[in-house]
Amino acid sequence: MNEQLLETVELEMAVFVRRLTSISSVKKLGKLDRSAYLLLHHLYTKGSSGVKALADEFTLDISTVSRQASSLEQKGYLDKVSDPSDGRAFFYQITDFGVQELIEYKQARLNRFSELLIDWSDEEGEQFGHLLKKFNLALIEK
Amino acid sequence: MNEQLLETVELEMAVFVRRLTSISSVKKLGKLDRSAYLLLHHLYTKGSSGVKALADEFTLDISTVSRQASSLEQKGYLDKVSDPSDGRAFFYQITDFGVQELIEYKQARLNRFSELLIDWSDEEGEQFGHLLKKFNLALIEK
DNA sequence: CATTTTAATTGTACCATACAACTATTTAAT
DNA sequence: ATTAAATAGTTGTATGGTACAATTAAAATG
Repeated sequence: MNEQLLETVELEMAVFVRRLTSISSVKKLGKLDRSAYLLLHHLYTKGSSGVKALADEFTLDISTVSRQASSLEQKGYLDKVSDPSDGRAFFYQITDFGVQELIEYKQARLNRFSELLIDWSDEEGEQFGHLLKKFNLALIEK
Repeated sequence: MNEQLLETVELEMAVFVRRLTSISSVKKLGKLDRSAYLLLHHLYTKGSSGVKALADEFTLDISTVSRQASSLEQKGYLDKVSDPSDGRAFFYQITDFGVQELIEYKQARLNRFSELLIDWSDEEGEQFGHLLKKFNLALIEK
């Protein structure tokens, strides 16, 4: 990729993160925040797991995930169950209430995105999804 | 854009922000951080300005920019000069040292991105830059 | 057993941001 | 010209998101 393109991507990405960071603290879409959303989403689609596994999956520090999960448990979105085969370990399991909030929040996000992307073609959407995915993967691997 | 594509973009974007947030706090590319980079970049390419104008430009709260600028002044990257035509106002101006650090940091970012995007075609790079730009614009407007 | 590794939590610290209260000025209104 | 309103900026406080280091308790290793 040539230098000019690289510079554009590099700069726009910094702007992008700033805007999304800013948005998430001001225009809350519902009761959840981004980290909660991703955590619940994972537990919902991939099943229960402990903070170690979640931290590995997300490439976050265990302490970060531990706090996030514990906060979600506090709010009734998660149940914390002991791992019968390991006295140190726990599973976090999404509750019915958690599922309900997850779905509601996801819908709010989709609504917001469909406003933002209202004039985007299917082709652009497809490209953007693909490129984001590819970039996210590169971030893990490299 | 159809629902399926929307969902992909929506989810990948959440992941994307998480990863980039995480990276910036762990693998520092140099002496600057993202907010400093964008601030210096703006002052360098668009010339001196006050915190109000910067905050408007960036769609951030004035207090946020005020603190960022003051921290950069502290480090010698910016000079704070009084606006002769308005006793309340100031201009922040990038110093030679600031320019030097900006350029160095930008180069480190470019190096990092070129690693990440090493196997990307020009076409993909062009698309990604374009789509990020378009999305960033939508975030301001909508 | 004794040691080391592992899962999780908690204390502390940093970046990024916003809102609210405040000061000092400038501008507008009467 | 005086008063009232708007504006530029700072500072206090709060929240989200993250990491690193120290600690606890249990498990695995030897």
